[in-house]
Amino acid sequence: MLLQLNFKSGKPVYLQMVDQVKAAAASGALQPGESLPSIRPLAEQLRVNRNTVAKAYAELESQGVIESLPGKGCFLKANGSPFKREVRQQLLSEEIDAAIVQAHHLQVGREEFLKLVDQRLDVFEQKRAKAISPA
Amino acid sequence: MLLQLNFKSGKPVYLQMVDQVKAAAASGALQPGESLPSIRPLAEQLRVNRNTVAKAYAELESQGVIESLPGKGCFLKANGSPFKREVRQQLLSEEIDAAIVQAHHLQVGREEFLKLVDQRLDVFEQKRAKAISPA
Amino acid sequence: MLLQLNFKSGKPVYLQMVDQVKAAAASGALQPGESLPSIRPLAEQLRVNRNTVAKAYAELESQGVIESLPGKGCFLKANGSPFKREVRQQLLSEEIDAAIVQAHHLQVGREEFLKLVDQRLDVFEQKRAKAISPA
Amino acid sequence: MLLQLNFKSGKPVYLQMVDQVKAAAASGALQPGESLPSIRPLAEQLRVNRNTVAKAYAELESQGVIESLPGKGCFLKANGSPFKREVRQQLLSEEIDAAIVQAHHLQVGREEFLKLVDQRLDVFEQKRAKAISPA
DNA sequence: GTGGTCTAGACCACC
DNA sequence: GTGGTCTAGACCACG
Repeated sequence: MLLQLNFKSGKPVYLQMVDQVKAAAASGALQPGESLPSIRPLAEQLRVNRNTVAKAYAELESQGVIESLPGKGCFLKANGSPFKREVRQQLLSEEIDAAIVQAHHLQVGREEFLKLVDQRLDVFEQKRAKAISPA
Repeated sequence: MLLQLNFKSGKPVYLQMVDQVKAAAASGALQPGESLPSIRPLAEQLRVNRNTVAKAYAELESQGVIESLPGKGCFLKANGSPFKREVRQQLLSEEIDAAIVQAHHLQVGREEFLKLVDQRLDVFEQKRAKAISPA
Repeated sequence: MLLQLNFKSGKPVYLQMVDQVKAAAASGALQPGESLPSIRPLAEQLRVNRNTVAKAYAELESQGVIESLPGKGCFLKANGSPFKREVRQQLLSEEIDAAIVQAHHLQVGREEFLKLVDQRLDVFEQKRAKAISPA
Repeated sequence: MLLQLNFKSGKPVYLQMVDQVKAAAASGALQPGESLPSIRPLAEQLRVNRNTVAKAYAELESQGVIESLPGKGCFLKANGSPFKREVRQQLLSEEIDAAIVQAHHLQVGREEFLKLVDQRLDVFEQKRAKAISPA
């Protein structure tokens, strides 16, 4: 788990952490049941206040990504979204729309866009496969 | 100029606007000399305070991306270095990855994801068609 | 919206606030769209730190009970749970179990318990009816 | 002595234990002179640290609810004032109301709610039957 | 040691 | 004025 923060992006630090942990989970770099770095040392390492790390972890817990056991630590949950199908699709559509708008701004056409999506999906699948059997 | 704002991302609205205009400019979607929408109608269309739009434009001017001629409007300045294809794809991949990560946590599989991407692309194409020939 | 805090109960203050707001919404004392007290004045009135109120409101927003519009205020959302049926029943079972255990400790039998549940359901329905048409 | 702990409620575990023992004592579910489970097995059964159980018992002793005879165990002291029926129903109503509020926000209707209550009551009766004649 | 709550006070984005 | 983020530092519950 290597976290990299950008203090000038305007994006809140705690949300940067949330997104990176979620990405690590999605790519298999973090496996279900695995423990996350504990709050205090991580805060020191990132040169950020303890509360900021705690806020990131609280957000992750409320999203059902991790579980925090007081006195023990924080652990990645086996995933399983609790949401209705429609809600899941709506949440996902927001992210997809952001990508489509970016493609439009970057003058990337539909064909090229779909090809790129396919490529990135492959990349993630390969990462996950590798993470499971890291021979 | 298609601008898509996310009021919940934590990223300041005016920065979202700045980044999108810069991306459009760097990729040629906006041409040098082209005029940007004026503040008041744009603020209405985006349902945002005029101050926010003004702040975004001020930031863009201070970064040398646009030029504001008081009384005439804002215009895109000559474009130093348009992005190369690889750079564009890399920037776009970041957005696509965000969507893929979200899909993973929402337990949306590859099939359903691709179907949803197609749907959203259709929605945007319809929007654009409407915008070109509005009633 | 009258909030009453117990600083000695051991239950975190911000959770007491969350529960009371949810109760107010369920009883109709707070109607969808209605605005909640703003953070700073409420903090003063309750003699609690601003951050504590903010944390309560953040929790309510993450539970989908309220919506907070920066610069405008916080508002009660029209309710509609985003969860799957199974998840809803599981979450609800936890609350029901707590009541059943309490009944056991208080030597209240099944018959009397069910009668009491019915009574309380009636009370809430009457409150809601009254709140809608407060002739 | 049936103890049900909620590790996510925010309320300290040892206080949950104290409150449940007090409720059981005040209603007669626990009789004066009756012995409480000893610390080690209880801690195991509840999957809780022995220190936590010890802290709960210490608190109960300091409140005069139980008496600990070192080497012998803990015993319920003579019970000053058992709750009257109205008091019991009022205490119970608080728990029931919490469940009803939760049901409202989870969009669970009266029918489904009552069905779920019945289900959970059955579950607990089965548990108790098992506890009396264990294998 | 772990995570969680609360306070106090600063600064930012937005209306 | 509104809500949101971050810091600094104290205290608590739990293992």
